[in-house]
Amino acid sequence: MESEPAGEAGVARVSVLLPYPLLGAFDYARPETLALEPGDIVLVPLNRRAEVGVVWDAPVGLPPDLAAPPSRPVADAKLKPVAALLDIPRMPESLRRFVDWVAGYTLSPPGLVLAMALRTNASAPIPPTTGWVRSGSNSTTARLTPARQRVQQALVDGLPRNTAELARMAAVGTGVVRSMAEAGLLMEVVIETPSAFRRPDPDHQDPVLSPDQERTAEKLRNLVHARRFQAALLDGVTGSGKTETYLEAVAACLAEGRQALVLLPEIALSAQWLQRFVRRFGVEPAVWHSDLGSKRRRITWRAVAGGEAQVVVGARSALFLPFPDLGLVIVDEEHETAFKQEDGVTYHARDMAVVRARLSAAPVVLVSATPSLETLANVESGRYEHLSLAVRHGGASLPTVETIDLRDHPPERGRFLSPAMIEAALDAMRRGEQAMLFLNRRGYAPLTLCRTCGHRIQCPNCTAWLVEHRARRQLACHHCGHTEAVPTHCPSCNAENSLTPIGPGVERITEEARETFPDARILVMASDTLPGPNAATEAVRKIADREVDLIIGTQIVAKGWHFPGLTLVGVVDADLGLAGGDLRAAERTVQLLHQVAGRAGRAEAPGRVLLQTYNPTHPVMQALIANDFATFMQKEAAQRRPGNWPPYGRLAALIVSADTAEAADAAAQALGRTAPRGEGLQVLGPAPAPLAILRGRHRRRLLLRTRREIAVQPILRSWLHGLQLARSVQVDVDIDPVSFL
DNA sequence: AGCACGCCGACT
DNA sequence: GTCGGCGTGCTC
Repeated sequence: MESEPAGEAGVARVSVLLPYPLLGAFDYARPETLALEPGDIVLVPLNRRAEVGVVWDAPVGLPPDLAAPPSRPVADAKLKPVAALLDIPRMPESLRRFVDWVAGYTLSPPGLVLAMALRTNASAPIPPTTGWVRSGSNSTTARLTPARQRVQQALVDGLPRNTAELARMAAVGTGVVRSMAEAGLLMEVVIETPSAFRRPDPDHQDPVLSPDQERTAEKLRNLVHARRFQAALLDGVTGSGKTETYLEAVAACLAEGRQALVLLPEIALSAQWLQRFVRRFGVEPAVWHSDLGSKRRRITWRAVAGGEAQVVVGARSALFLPFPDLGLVIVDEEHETAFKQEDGVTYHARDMAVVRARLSAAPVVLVSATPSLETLANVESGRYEHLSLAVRHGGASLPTVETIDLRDHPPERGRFLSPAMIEAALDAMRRGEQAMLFLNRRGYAPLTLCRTCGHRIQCPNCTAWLVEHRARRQLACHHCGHTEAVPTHCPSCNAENSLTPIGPGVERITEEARETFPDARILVMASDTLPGPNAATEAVRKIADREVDLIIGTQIVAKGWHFPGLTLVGVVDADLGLAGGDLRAAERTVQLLHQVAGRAGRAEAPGRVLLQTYNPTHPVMQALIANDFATFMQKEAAQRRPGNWPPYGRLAALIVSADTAEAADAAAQALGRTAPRGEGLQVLGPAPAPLAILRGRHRRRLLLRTRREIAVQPILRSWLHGLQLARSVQVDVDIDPVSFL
């Protein structure tokens, strides 16, 4: 509703969306001196403060399902004028429509979604980068100490340097630099913003592609050249060169002069991906993730808005960058659950990437060796194109996968590695190759039990056991962050020396490995032992340079790394992900274990994968042994189809949380009583959530399941509308839930 | 999200 | 008699 005159007074109104969880856009008076258009970023008064907002237009083309009910207009007399138009590129229409879409789909206030698109604090000025040069004036009376002379010497080439760098070069403290500046010996100059977003060169390196890859690359290029929306699945076994292939689509996009976005599930661990990009295009792409420094964020955001950043690689939040001309979206490892945002606005970045591409008239390519059932269903129905890479690149063969039946080959008492596993690891290391032990559980032991009274140590805030972290001498809750010292006496019966760790975590496997393989050089990779991307990069370098014989790790080791010397992967507990009544437990376990298995034998040496299990005949183990995911996924589909489970139906979760169990129960039962009824629609619950208490809040869950052609949003909207809830009660809506905790 | 308004406990 | 606790409600 831009600059639309309204009322007898003829006040020109503009609708402005503010990045706060207010309900909708607010109307402001447009001063005659300001010409405003949708997307303009403005300063408006709100509650006697000035706030940044975006001139909004009515949601165009939003399906009625997703549109919020209209709010009544505010009287002319209440309107305040727009204070200023900011000198920032206008927010493109495709992003505005995307914000509307995400808000409608997730049932979030549009302002909350807008906040994700403005999280850069885009309006703040970017402080200039400055550096020191020698002062032009020689007529200073300041003393020239040896330290000061070294500083001058470091600047003899006339290039400006920042304080830290200069101090390091001259081997002086930063205080010397500061005092020299005060004495007039140094002059501060503005350094031009480094050309961080140089144009990637599609011809930097001619890609070396196999015929299979080249055929697929050509199809991808055609998708890009068509300049319209199309979703495609690129599926190929690990090591088939999917990345090299889709980088050709990126090259085509560069040739079209449009921008490309590549989403990775964990951008912090993307060092090897960046290297490949640089090899292909000669420069680094713009990188976007949530813990970018604030200055870097602003520079990147503006470079995207201005079109200088042509390729962005990022985490899910990169979907909300203001691309003026997005021509390609890639979602790598599309099956990863890390793409699901669980707090604040809950959205699935893979699905929203498809929406983003459609609103930008661009193709989207979902990439995986083990595609999600959601994506496979879209291929089957013809909505998505299917491209596949069938062979491993460079002649490497697939690893062989075998199970170790723990009932027949049990580990020694108090141990977790079967003799067969130990022998295989020793074999690999004797040949000078590397071995990996995978266990997706941090810490020493997941449960501490009292042998005297059977007491299990629980988190005081959550329905969860505390996990022992022996190195830190702590028990920790992996859900709320609570920690306490490991007690010496049982908190229940006060028995001494009676507490026993039950079950393994990576720390405990490491302890066992140090005793079992005393000569092996061991490296542990877990999210808490590798703080930050640099540590991960360094760990990967050590592995690549053969400074390590045995790698022990959690999920983090599964992430697309390329370890040429690794030939044995041992999965300590292949059954781990299968417990619990999670809809996708089996699918996720196959995906994770296949990805871990893919780390083995990528160079000349063939790889071997061993799965320790009590369930060797389980379909998950059979699929991994036979390397046959198509059959496995068909069986999964057959199980989900009859009950309208996703992807053959729609699911939304309501999580009721309250300070007390009584309040939670009351609210959940009230929701149950007013639950919608109808053909093709079912409400399950309320039931206590698996994590019945989380961070001290009592939780209940309800599930709404509908046939695929029935949208859940309008049903939820009318269900929740006007529901009277106690103050302490909160109801969170999770559309397409991934986690069932 | 801020930030005020508002009605009940320990201080100068 | 005030300062201040954060519960509730509004912001065009």
